[in-house]
Amino acid sequence: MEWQEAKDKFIQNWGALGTVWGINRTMAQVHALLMISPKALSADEIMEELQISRGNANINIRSLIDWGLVYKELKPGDRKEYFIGEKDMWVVVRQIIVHRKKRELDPMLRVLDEISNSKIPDASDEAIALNKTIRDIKLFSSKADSILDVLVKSDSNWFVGTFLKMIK
Amino acid sequence: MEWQEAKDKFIQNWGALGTVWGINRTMAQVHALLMISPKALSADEIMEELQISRGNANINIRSLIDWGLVYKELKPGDRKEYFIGEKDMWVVVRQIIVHRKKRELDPMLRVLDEISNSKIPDASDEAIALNKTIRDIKLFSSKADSILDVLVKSDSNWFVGTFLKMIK
DNA sequence: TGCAACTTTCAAAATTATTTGAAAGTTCAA
DNA sequence: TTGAACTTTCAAATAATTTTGAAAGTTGCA
Repeated sequence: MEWQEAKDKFIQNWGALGTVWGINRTMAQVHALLMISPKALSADEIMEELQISRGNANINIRSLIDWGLVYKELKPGDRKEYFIGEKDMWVVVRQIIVHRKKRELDPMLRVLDEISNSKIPDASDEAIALNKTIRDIKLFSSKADSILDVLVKSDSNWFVGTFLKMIK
Repeated sequence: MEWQEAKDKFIQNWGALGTVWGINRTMAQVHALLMISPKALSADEIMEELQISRGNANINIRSLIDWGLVYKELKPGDRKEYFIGEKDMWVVVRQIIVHRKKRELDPMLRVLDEISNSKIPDASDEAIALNKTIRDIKLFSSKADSILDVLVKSDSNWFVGTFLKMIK
């Protein structure tokens, strides 16, 4: 396989993976490109490489910075901005977890709290089932939450090492 | 809050959560409805409750059965099929993990294997960086994979109990 | 200040994903 | 067998998301 072919394949597939993860294709592709690029790239280089418009590049680069997966790099004597991708897989995954938790899990928990604070009376089988489901989800989520917190705060070696030892 | 309002809110929000999880809104809503329904519902009841078409209901019920989140229930002397939702949160989450892993992680790993088996020579900085990234992702994934396997095979109490003790 | 080099914005266009509903397919009791 | 009761399929319609590109905004140097 040619280097260029391998690179394209990697970028394409990372893009597809992004799609099912609720991250849009271009954002995932920009991320893939920067992850495998040893040097910082300018917006123009990214546009050229991925064949996307300036607006599209801009918006997705910005999201990636927001997610903590890409950093700006300024070169002295150059007004262009350059972008460098986070290379440490553990940090990448951790950032994705933090960001998605905030965006997805937290709003659901807020709704559950709102419902359960309003104390729907156990007046029918249906109401009992709803109340129970809500209790179960909250219980489960709070546990998942603690686990994610530890995960996020721990460093890669500690986590994987301890975990793998534990399950042996 | 009225029972009906709480129910709608729950279903709506579970649907929104589904969207960001790469599960379509209707599928997540059907799942929510069945999760909080103490009795099995027919396709017609689901259509009526969620205001969706027969085709849409059918396709999403089938996906849910496929994902192991909903079961068929046949009532003697009735030709209609009824559907009952998995109620155990741990099983729900476990099934989602298994299914998504198969659908998302595995294809990516196949591509990485394909690329790394073709042995791109370390002929340039770029090629070196790509090779390293691929190695890192594979390493990370194989660890994540073991962890997910344990998670999936373990039962809820064991996992959460042991984990929480460990991190104290 | 003025201007060139760059970045950001956003409405319209394009693309992608979902939903509908009617027709085809299946099943089973009589 | 037949036909009523039900389920499945799928092409077209609709809805949601993403992308474009041109115009507006910003920045810093001469």
